[in-house]
Amino acid sequence: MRFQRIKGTRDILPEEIGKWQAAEALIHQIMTRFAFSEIRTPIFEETELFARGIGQLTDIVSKEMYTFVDRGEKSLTLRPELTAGVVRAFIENNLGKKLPVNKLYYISPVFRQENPQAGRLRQFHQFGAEIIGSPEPAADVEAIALSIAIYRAFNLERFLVKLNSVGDTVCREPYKQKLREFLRPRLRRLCQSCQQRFEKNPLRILDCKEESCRAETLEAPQFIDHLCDACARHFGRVRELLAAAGITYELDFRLVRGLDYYTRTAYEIISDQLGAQDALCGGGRYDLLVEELGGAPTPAVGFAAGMERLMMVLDQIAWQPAIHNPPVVFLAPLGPAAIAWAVQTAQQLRQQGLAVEMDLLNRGLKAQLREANRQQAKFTVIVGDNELRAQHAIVRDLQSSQQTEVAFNDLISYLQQSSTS
RNA sequence: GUGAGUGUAGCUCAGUUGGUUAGAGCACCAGGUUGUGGCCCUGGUGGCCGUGGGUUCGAGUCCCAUCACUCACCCCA
Repeated sequence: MRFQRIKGTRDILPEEIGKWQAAEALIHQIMTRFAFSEIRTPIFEETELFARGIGQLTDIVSKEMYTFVDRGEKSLTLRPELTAGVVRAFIENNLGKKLPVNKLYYISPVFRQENPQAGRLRQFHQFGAEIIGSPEPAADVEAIALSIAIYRAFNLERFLVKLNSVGDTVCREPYKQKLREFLRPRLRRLCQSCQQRFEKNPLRILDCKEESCRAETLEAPQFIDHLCDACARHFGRVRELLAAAGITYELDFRLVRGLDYYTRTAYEIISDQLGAQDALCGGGRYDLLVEELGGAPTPAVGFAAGMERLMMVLDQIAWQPAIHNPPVVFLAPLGPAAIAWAVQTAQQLRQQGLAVEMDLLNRGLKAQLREANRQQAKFTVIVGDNELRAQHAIVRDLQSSQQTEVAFNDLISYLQQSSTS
């Protein structure tokens, strides 16, 4: 019996971990530049949190969650996204009382039981940010600017920002009615799933991918023309501030966020360098969620982005992270006595902060030097019976092939000085 | 859940109308240097050809089933 990884999961191996670490470091850096603080919430929560937060009717909740019952017979779920958990933590820890605005970010694994394909896994990673406590258009723009700044930091140029407004409780139902009125005479020409969407969720018909449905909805009333006064003012101001920030975008009346909690601003960043799953990042305002989850009414805006999808486009633009940490010193002992010396010396050198590797296979000198070369060590320290007797080591510079005899007593300071020069 | 494609060495892949002991490159190991890496030369280790069944004198090759992976639909980051 050979075990294999669960469908839709991946191992991130040493050969690619440098890329992940570098990407995460850059994300941390940009998040910090925008004055966001990291938050880490549990990987699982009460099932009800997601059901209420994301929406019972969404596919995520109705068929994609990893839900199980623990020994106390409580229903738990591996988080399918992070906003609900962050908002739960915001409420539970009274963060709204500590600060007027909380700016939080995360880079974490999430879980959805979908069929895997390019850019879609069952365990994947999202990074994202939430601004909780500000109703201001400037907050919307800060979230959008942050997500763009991150992609720019990776030297990504080919992406498109799509923007829309999905209104609020005042104007959404009236708009849905207008949309239904427009669609009713065309209903039988729509695809089957759109016919089902008609009553429950007519907005979804707008982003149907069927060519025929798109043709039918081409002239449909657009939400941004039917916003209530408050939403229209908000959207107008968001657009002014985006212009002030020098952010270009495309209005897309078909853009409807998949999760129920969004209000007003909705946006998405897409790339033509991905497969069919072309969304790099999706976000928007969710002024109703905090209250929905039992907190005081609190406006919020944020986004979530797919880490693996970022990695996919980074591969395409050949983004090369600078992270590479070869050992500085490779200890090559020959024989049992020298191995004892090497174990002791490795301790001392590592305590001095040097990255030290030593052979663990009792190999011959030739094999050890090959290994040191493979690992791109700066120095190889060769010690055999001769050197033990003479109380000095042979320090070989792998690049120049120069060898120096260094007395054991001077070895640490010699390597420290040489490795920094 | 649905559809299509692909499963041969650690990796990338050849393998003729079915025909002997299944190959290459890279990687790994050893020798060429009795204690000296990279480059080069020589050699070597490593395969239940995804799994099970069937057809056949004979199956990596044909048929059926099954599993896995990939891509796509749906949905979403």
